[in-house]
Amino acid sequence: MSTFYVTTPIYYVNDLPHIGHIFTTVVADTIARYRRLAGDDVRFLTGTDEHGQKIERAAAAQNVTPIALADRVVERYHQLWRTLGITHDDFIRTTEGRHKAGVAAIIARLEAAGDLYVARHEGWYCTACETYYTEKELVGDDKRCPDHDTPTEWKSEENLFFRLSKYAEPLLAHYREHPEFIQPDSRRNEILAFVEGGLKDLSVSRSNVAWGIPFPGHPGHTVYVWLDALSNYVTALGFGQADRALADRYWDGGDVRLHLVGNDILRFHSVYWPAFLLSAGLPLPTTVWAHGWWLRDARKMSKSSGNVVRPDHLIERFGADTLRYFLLREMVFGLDATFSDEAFVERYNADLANDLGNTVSRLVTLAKKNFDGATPPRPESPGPLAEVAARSVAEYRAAFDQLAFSRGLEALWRLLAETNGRIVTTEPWKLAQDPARHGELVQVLWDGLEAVRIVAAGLLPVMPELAARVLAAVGAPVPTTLEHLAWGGLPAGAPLPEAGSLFPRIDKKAFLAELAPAAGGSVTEEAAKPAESTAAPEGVALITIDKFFETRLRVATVVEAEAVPKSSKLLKLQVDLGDERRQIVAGIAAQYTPESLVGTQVVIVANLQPAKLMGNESQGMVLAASIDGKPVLVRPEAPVPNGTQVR
RNA sequence: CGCGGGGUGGAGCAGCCCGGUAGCUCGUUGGGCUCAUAACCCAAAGGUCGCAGGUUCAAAUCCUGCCCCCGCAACCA
Repeated sequence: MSTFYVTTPIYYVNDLPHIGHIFTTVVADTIARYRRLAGDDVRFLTGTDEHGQKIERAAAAQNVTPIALADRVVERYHQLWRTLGITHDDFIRTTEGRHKAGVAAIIARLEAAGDLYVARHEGWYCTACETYYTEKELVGDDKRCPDHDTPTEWKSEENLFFRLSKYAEPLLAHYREHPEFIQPDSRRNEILAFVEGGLKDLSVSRSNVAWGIPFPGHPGHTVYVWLDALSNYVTALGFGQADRALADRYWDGGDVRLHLVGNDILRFHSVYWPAFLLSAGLPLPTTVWAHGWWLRDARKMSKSSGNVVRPDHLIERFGADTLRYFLLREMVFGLDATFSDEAFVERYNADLANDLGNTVSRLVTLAKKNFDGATPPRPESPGPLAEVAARSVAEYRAAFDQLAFSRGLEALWRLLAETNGRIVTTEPWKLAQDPARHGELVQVLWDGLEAVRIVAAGLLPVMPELAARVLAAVGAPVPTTLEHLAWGGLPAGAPLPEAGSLFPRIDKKAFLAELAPAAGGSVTEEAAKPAESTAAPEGVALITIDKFFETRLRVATVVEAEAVPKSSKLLKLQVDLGDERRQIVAGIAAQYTPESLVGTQVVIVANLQPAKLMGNESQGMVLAASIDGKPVLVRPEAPVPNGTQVR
């Protein structure tokens, strides 16, 4: 028996779970269930990442301790995984003692390998990202963080460094020897190019982050969050602890060690993590599998862009299994996919209601009517569907072995289509009226039910609950191994229960209308951001008229306009203020061409501190209304002399 | 030369790694069936597979160049 270790990333507890977390976890669960049916000795791990300054601050802002905050979010994850039927064997939290002990043990190994050293680390530091930036990465004269747009601080600290540079060559060698190490290939190439460019040593301690694992032997330092977090994959197995039976079984001596990750954290998993493992003298994962993004309106779904799908209502209304099916069917291996309520309904109606549900329904009705409420007797020989089924199952297995779920599901659906075709061509409702053709009737119905049984068995890893209900509906037991995908498993004369409608059709219009009031359906525009709502958007403070007049607004005519090279948003304008000329750089290139602006009047802020944008000095700012980030220029309603004040 | 993804019938997408009749879902049209969840089955219309070269007996698929779209990053003062 092979061992099969599959992990999700551990999720950072500053965010509530959304579709991205759900997807990765559902995929992992489907793999785990599938491998168990295939007879593997499976271990499935998920968990949470709980250290770091972000958590510390979020907790402070809410006036709770970091661990209390983490506890709260962790509870949400537990609930959600329960709802979704996730069958993880373990859930690790980086704040647990076993994890901390494991991390210490790993650090001891790195130390013993001579891969840690102390050095001074200086630079512009953003506390929000816990990262140093180079001068040229920073924004504006006050050196703000490119991510957060908040000021960075000059920091100089003694840090521990890991000799990552030493591992560039060994890593490259490993990538080349094991093409399957990073999947899919497009991602592999990306990492290959990155490492070929050389690796710099990595700072692995922080002296200003209290909420973390104390760095052994270096008081005042805590372990860098990624070294902390990545280690979970082995600490959860008992590495560095008294009982390391699991680690021996699934890691050191394991056959498959699969990490599922999103593209955004692939580098950590395919470069840093294996480097740590090499240094520690531990085996590397066999595969790091990076899946694509769920997009909404062609934008990556993330908290910061504020369009997060939290499909709670879909789960409530249609159950977890339906969502699981949708996620696995809709996304193609390694590529991005789009999430929409409309696609969800269409997929559900077409695949589950029309194809699967309806097929079950028609077969069961026919069988009940003609065989005393039970499955037909077993025909003497397999009918034509048997061969189709064998082909479908082979494709399904090949696809699932490669984690190509959408392809595997398609293969099952081909069998369903074929089954429906058989029903129409053989017309069992007519056969039933002719006692002489009873044998044919037996064949058609038994074959049809058997085909459905096989489809349902194949669906077990994807929709455990609903697949089991389909199996019950056709009078079949729930299979315990993939062997049961072979033709012939349907019991003869088994009573058929009153199943009802397993997959009632959704009225699309009504459904979408029902969602509409919920502002954007499954998209939560501003997802619950516990700590970060700093400024109260309600009630903008009133200012005095004097205060307003501190802003000098004046009308100017654009005399020259040109695009800023290499910039997609910026236009460089020369404007005439009557008494002077100014250069203004404006972020309106997406909406306005330079030609359309020359000779027209705009309103500018005349007493704004100059700034340089992409190397161009801007001496003012053009006023524009902003809708969805798209500017619409504010202009005088009739021509006025240049320099006229606006008030 | 910042990084990456994509351009395939009306819409959304597979296929591309491992060249050889271009497939799926939805939609449209016509027909069939009435066992079934207004479902199911058959047929038809609809594609220069972004463009141009190249390799090959053969290219959606491999190579080269170009165009366009989209994320991320850099800029929206």
